[in-house]
Amino acid sequence: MINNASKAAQEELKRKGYKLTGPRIAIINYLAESQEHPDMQQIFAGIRAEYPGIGMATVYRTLGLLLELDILRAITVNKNQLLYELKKPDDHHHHLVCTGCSQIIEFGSCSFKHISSEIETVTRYSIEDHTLEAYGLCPQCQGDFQVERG
Amino acid sequence: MINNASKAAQEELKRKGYKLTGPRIAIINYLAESQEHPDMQQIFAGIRAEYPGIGMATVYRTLGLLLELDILRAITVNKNQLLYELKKPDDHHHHLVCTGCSQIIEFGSCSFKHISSEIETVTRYSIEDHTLEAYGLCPQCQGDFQVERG
DNA sequence: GTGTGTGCAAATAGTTTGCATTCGG
DNA sequence: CCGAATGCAAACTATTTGCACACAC
Repeated sequence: MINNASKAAQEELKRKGYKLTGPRIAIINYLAESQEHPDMQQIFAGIRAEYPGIGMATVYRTLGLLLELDILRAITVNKNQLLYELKKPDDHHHHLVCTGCSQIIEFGSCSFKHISSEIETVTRYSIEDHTLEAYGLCPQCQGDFQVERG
Repeated sequence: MINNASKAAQEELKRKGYKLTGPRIAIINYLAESQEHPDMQQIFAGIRAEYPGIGMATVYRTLGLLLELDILRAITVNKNQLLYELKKPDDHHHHLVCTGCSQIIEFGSCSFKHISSEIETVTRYSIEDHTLEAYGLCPQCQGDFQVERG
């Protein structure tokens, strides 16, 4: 059960009629414990540590299921890297990716809602969602960069 | 030479010491003429029409080169679809993707600069860049949706 | 018990690389 | 000419699928 996020995800799975199997619990626990934003390889490796018999196909299928059920969110950084995070209720945040060490932190400020209606008026689209990722150097890498230059 | 965007890209290649070959010109012309935001498959298919002998590897290598030289921009939509567009000078825009028909239009309003310094203060990151994509229904698909519901 | 879920391996898709040949400058 | 660029095929990586078996309910 590990923590609240894990518990909520497991209950949601069950509520929607899916079986709570060993592999699924292991995957959900891994995601719930993970403080970073792991990619597929990290998830697979991390789960293997606790559940050695698991196969890649199961991880792919389970992540796909969790995404479909809106339990999991996928974000894309650096054009082609897919990362995952369990959804939390009412948590609208975006990601700030360090271009030096790839560390990712979350930020809550999002000004998109301020211009959303303007864009709707101009374009006549009805906007449902958006993604926003920012890139820059973290404090540590700013320091390293100073050192490199001497 | 086709148009200004093509001309500018070709000159930039030459200026940086790369050869202006048939395949490269065909790829640049295709990108410069393209009004939509094509993906790799569309680019390859489109160029084959004009330059039948071209190989996939050349397209991959050329797109990689143009990205590296900052002549081309890649955007990611729907988590895992990579689309390309030639860069134009001083053109800061983002993309609005129709969740019905996948049509993409550009919008110029971007409120990120308003919160950028706030995020820098809070996080101590130095922000260099950002991506923003919005999703919603285009006017046409909003109509179709009404019809479907009767 | 029953049918969903799993692991494995094979199939598929997407991208990169090695190398002989071609071609732009 | 000469070296960079190309086309082809093979290699490599990532993801999906088919199927016999296992396990949650």
